[in-house]
Amino acid sequence: MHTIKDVARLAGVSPSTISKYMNGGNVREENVKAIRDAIAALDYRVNPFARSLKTQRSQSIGILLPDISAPFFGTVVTALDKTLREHGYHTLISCYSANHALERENLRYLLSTGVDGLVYIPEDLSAEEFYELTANCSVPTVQIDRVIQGVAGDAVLVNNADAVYTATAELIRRGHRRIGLISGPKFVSSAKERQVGFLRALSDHDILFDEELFFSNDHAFATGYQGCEALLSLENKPTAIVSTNHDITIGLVTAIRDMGLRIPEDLDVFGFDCKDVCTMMKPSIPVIYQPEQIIGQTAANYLIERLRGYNGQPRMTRLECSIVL
Amino acid sequence: MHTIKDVARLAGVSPSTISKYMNGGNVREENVKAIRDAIAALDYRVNPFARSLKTQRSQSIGILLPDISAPFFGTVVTALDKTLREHGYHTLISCYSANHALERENLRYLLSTGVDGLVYIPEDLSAEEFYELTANCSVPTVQIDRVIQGVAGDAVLVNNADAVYTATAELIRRGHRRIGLISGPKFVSSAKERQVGFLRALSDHDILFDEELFFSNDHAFATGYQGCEALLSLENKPTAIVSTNHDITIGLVTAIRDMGLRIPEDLDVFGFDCKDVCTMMKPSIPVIYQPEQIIGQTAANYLIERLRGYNGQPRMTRLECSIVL
DNA sequence: CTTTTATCGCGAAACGATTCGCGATAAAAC
DNA sequence: GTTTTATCGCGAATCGTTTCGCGATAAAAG
Repeated sequence: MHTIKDVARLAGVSPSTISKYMNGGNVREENVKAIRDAIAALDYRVNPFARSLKTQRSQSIGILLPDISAPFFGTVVTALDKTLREHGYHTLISCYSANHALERENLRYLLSTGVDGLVYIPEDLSAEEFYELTANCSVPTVQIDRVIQGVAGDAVLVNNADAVYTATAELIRRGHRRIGLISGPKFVSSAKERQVGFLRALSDHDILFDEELFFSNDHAFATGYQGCEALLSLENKPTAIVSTNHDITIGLVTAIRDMGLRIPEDLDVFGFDCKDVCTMMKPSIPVIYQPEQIIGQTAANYLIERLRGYNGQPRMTRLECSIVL
Repeated sequence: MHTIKDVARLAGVSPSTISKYMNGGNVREENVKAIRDAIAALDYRVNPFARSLKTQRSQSIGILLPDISAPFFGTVVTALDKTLREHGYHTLISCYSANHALERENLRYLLSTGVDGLVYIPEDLSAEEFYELTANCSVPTVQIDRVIQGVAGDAVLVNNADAVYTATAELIRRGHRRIGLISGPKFVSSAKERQVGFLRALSDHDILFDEELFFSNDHAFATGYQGCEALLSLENKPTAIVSTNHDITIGLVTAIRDMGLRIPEDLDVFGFDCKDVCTMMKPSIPVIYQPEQIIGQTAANYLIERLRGYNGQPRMTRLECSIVL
């Protein structure tokens, strides 16, 4: 491997001139040619470590999220990656597998690698912990999908409450009065908002909320499956169920099929996040669909503006979900 | 931000002692205490750039793949990330969106960031190009899911041919004689192998292969959808279709449903990669399922051994897929 | 032809860790 | 009490860039 000095020697100029050339500075035409030749001859590439040591920048963005294998996150990350890359940043992804200890550890680790910015999908971290961990790093952060209560920073969210409100209202319009909800963890802000939309729809239509019809656990397949079993073993069963994420929806539908029930005749369902699968069904299952790409793009743009020096108030976007009937 | 010198001054020892302490060397008990206190007092963290400059290691592994939003890749990457992290490495993910120019560019970029190793799911790169790009980096590489013809290196693959053979044979057992195949790009090694298994099953059962029944395009939903339309618009339609990846399967099933046909009465189907969705269907769709987690773990372990200095012949694992009926 | 102005190259000093060999100290052996 | 042995700390050099101010050269202005 060759260094900038080797190139300088071969090109007959000083190392600083090479550096200037590499970073887009003004260099005399004849030198440009000599430098270009020397670089090609030696197959020189800048040493990223040395550069970062001097500049204290890594041109990389950390993405901390629960689980990259969830299609929703996968698509968001793809969009993030694409947009960031277009601006010369690359992404460093860290999954904490919805494990709360790992969430802290990976955050610490990500920050310790010297990322220039952070995109964060939090699950179980308090504002104090967040500030403690990010103290003396001053890494601009954008929260996505959910937020930590009390953290002031840019955020890109969706209008969860309205989306679930619309879904629930649609089920009510179809004549349902006993509607179940299967939801993610209560301490996750997006899950909470989805619950709020559900409750508001019920009360707006003068339906009394029955605590029994609310099933909450983690964001997994099993939650959908077991939630379905639990709700249908009630004395006073629901006639429809609203799901609030991808895996829960798949689990829910699987349970229904395993019980030999038909959708929507025996039990009506509203899906979430799995548009392709829901529209594949016959008859198709109505579904709430988040603008995954736009979420990623918006977050990336927020971050890029901060990295360019924008220093205004925290901004928050709430994007609308679409409902596919 | 504080440096190692600040800590040294405060603890009353030399910077080299601090370095020793940080890296697990032997340090006298009384100094350990002083150093620990000093680090805590200053909230000192090592500067990753300076460390990497000196050691020429980044403790990070690049993952280059077509698309992180595909559930198969998502799960593989999750397993990779987990295993690598347990060994002190973190992952740097780069998607090239099945775009061939981007594949080269991102490979170049990933290498330029100084990753210590590479996990690569290639699509359209020749061995010459690969060697040219990786020359003078000497980055250990593990290929996953597919390989570039002519690249000698560790690889973790599945037994694609046998899996599709078994699936096709099962359809033949069910009485089908005209069976279609919808496949990814012909130049991708895994797609090729799947095709080989398909053809072998046909010939082993004395069924003449009809070129018309073979539809190949990219690995997308639309390929499954359009492939289905194309095959079913043939004069001599197939009575069953084998799919060869997740999105193609979803597209295929969607097309079938949109045409108002029933599975398996009107058209039998064999799915790929989407176990949850296929088993959710009623009646369930048989499906080929790859050991995603094990793929990730195996690849990570290969890489870790190389990074520890193992320098033997390239190794290749072929894992068996399971068939869920 | 001289003066002003702009352009660029140069050298040296960072950036913040790790490494290496030497020397000092303390414990163990005799 | 002296020698041997092991343990650890120290200082200086090094990794390969970028940056900054000064000086040199060339072009433009008078």
